[in-house]
Amino acid sequence: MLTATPFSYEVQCSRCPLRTCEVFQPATDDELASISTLKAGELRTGPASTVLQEGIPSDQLFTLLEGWAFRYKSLDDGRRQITSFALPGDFLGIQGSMQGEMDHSVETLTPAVLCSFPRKRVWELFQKAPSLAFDITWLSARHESMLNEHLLSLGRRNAVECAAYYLLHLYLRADDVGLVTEGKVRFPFTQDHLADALGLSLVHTNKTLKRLSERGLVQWEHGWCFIPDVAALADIAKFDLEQPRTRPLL
Amino acid sequence: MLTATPFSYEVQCSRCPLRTCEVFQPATDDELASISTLKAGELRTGPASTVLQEGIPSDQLFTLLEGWAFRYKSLDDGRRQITSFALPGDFLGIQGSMQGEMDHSVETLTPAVLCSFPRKRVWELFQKAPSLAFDITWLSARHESMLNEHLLSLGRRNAVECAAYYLLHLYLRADDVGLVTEGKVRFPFTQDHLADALGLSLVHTNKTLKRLSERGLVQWEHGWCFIPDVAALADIAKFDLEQPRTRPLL
DNA sequence: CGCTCAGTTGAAGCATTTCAATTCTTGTGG
DNA sequence: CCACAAGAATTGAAATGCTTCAACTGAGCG
Repeated sequence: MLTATPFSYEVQCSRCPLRTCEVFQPATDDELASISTLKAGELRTGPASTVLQEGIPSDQLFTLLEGWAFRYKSLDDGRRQITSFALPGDFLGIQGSMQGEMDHSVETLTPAVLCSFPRKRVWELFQKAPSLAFDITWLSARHESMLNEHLLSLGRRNAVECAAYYLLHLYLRADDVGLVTEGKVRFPFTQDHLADALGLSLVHTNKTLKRLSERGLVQWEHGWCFIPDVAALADIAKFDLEQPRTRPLL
Repeated sequence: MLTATPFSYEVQCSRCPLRTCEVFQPATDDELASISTLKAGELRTGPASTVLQEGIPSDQLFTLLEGWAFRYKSLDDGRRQITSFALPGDFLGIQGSMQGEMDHSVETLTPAVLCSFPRKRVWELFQKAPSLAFDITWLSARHESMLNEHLLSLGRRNAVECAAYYLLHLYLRADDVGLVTEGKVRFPFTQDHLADALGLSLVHTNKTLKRLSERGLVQWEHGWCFIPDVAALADIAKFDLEQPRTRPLL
């Protein structure tokens, strides 16, 4: 059941506040014009809203403008795996728009604002705006890299390494889009969500987080997360900090 | 170190023997002409050859024409995670061609034949052959779906479910490209490879496979794998057999 | 025949899960 | 401002699944 409710009005993509983040590559006027043409509207949702659902063909693609969301798959008996978190600037629903139906669901963690594109116009985009088509493929490739790294975590890192990796990953991504202030982020997920992302039980996730904070690698205060020494955490996590971070925004 | 050695000669993509497999969508004459133009040559390798390497920018993209390969990532201490196996028709190296350098390595399991495209012409393809650009993006999306499912396996399936899932996954993909004869496939990997794909130890992988064959779900004879009751295995694995299987071939 | 690599096995140890309470937070109504 | 409810976090203990260690067996090959 889709719990999101649509809300649309005129928007100018060229004035999209997200574009002021320096992680996003500047777009040409032509590209901005194409993006504006394709944009169908905006969607504003509350927290815990299902934006896209596994098994359902989606008519829409989204760019998340504001808020947090997560992608997940479930087994019949209720076991859930969160495959990735989505932050502002992330593209949602490409997989479903290519293959006909979604292979995973997407749910918001916070109130969110999404920019929507009709699925039917994706082909038009490939014909008329090759640079944007390229950007979409680029974003897919980046997402694939994140999934590969996540797979390495679940398969070969132990609980401490895995949690260290994932927290740092989210911290850096949050920083990219300006969500880190004075070294602190407000992570909007519960330990339950984190457990489902790490492939661990809730209890063990809790104990693992405790170990990280006892070692002084991660500090928590009133729901804010602070990482005093990024390099030290990266070391434990076997995290490669040298990855390029700039990317296109659609 | 790249251990593959190049071998090139004229080829006509329209006569590519792989195209006779019905899983591959027919290409138009225009598309075939574009593919032929982009094709730089063929690469023939032995088994255990490194085709692409993590951290290295790749000048080439490949379509695997013959043989098996696998994609993997490693940690410094030698732990390895196989993220996927590649079968004939699979595209290799898109991620690296988009992001500049490979985030994973690719190694062959058998002697292999690969068709190569220069990375520099990918942009040309997006401009001149939008339908092929779309196909590339489509294949990326399909690959993303496989990674999502794999993530669900590593995070939330137990060893038996995970192995059942993965064997069935490989069996069906092999069947798609004509590698299954009388219900049997020759899997070219060792239990070591399988362990690294499932995120399990070698010993536990062995015991898990034994359990599956004791239950009669999978039969092994002289390196050939036979699945007597696909539906029964799918049931254990929580595998959705209703997925569409046809796809483009570049 | 003997080497090597892959597969197999049992036993001990450890990591992670499960179960079952508690405690802490936050928001709400009195 | 306090009391209370509901969700989230925390904790200890017992049970389980998986890993590690250390042999041993079997198949293919020169």
